[in-house]
Amino acid sequence: MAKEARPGTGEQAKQLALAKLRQAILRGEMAPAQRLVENELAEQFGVTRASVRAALIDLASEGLVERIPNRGSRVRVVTVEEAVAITECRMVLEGLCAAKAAVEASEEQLAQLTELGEAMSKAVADGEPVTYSELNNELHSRIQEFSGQQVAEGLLERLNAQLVKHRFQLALRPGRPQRSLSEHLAVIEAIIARDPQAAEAAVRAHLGSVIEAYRD
Amino acid sequence: MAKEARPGTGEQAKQLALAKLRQAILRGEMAPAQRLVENELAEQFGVTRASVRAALIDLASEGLVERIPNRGSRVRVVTVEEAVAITECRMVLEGLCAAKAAVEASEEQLAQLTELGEAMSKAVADGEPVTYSELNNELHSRIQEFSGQQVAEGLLERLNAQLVKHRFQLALRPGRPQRSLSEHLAVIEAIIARDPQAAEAAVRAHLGSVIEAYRD
DNA sequence: GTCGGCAAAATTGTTGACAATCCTGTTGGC
DNA sequence: GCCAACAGGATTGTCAACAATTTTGCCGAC
Repeated sequence: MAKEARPGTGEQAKQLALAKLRQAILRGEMAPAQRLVENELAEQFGVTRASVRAALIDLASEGLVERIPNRGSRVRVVTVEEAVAITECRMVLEGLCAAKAAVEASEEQLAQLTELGEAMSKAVADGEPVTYSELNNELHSRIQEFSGQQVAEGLLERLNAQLVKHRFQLALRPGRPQRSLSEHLAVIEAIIARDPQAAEAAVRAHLGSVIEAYRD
Repeated sequence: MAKEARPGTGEQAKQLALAKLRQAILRGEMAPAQRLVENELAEQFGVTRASVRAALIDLASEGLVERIPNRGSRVRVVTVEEAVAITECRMVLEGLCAAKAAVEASEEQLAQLTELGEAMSKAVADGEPVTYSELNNELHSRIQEFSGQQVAEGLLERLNAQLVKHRFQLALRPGRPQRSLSEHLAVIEAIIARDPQAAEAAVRAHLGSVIEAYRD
């Protein structure tokens, strides 16, 4: 699943359409619940309708768009309840990754985590929520990578794609980075200490607080 | 050749192809790593190639088939390592569901679980591994359903589809049902006791033993 | 004035044909 | 005899046109 989506290389028409559409949706250029008419998209992206169609099927299985038979496609809106449910799944899956990472990661990789933690602290101290948000994503990705759990990684990639909007909004909330930071540092610390149970607990605590934040 | 239009059904061709293909793969009618040629499938199922194509894209995102650009589709073979990784994900996700079910389930639903547990005990006592395996699936499904966690349910559905073969093999292993049974009963007991932490721990213990069993 | 049905427009689903790509077996040169 | 280039066949990717379905605007009946 999740064939590589590299917008840079010259790929097939369908994959190009897929990349463009995904990018447009993730950037929020498509209004929530906006109708996605195959003909319009085909003209807009300079590909044929069949390619757009295939791309839409792919995106539907990723949960980014909703397809109703004979009635067309729309960008899927993620309600707050869904965001909470998704984050609950993230909670356990990232917990698994963190626990495995605490056991599997190399010393070099642990050093990378330490570095990331320092960069995040600096971003918060400097009051740069966007940079912090990016480092945040980076940290989560790295933990997944270091865990070697590719199945969980794939599932999380899909889940996160549905949350981009909510996550971004959350990062801009005043006071949120400070709290988030300390939770993240706790995760890093537990992994470096090679304590899988503590790492899992720390991740859960963190995402638990994210869930609380969503519920406003 | 006998492309009967089936006037009564009116089902969509793609979804029909998808259902047939999935069924064929799940039943093991397709040899492992067998090449899936779009033309052959189209003729075999009495639909057009485009429909088969769409179905294959869907199945690829479900992880049942593997699609290589310009080179076709094959049924994906799940190695033992992958089966373990998948089960690790099931472990945490079903743990989440069990914990939520322990809180959310109605009294009536708890009664259903009790019933299921008794049926499973009987199946083991009667030495009917197939019946037991079916009840086993039923139990897992019910717990997911009772949890109300639709996101996790969707993820698990996808993961389980990839494991059907391994799960079935496991069920037929001598001595396995006995051990499995006691673990399942522990899960049921914890949920009925409305103890989410114990329920999660019991599910994890169970799937942990499944992982051990896979590693032979 | 409102409701039910009807026809036209818009949109998706499907089809068959065409082009691009990849694998295979063969041939020619060294 | 072995390796590289080359045709041949097979398979996927793409395209434009056609059919089926749904939605929408409209008209007439009550």
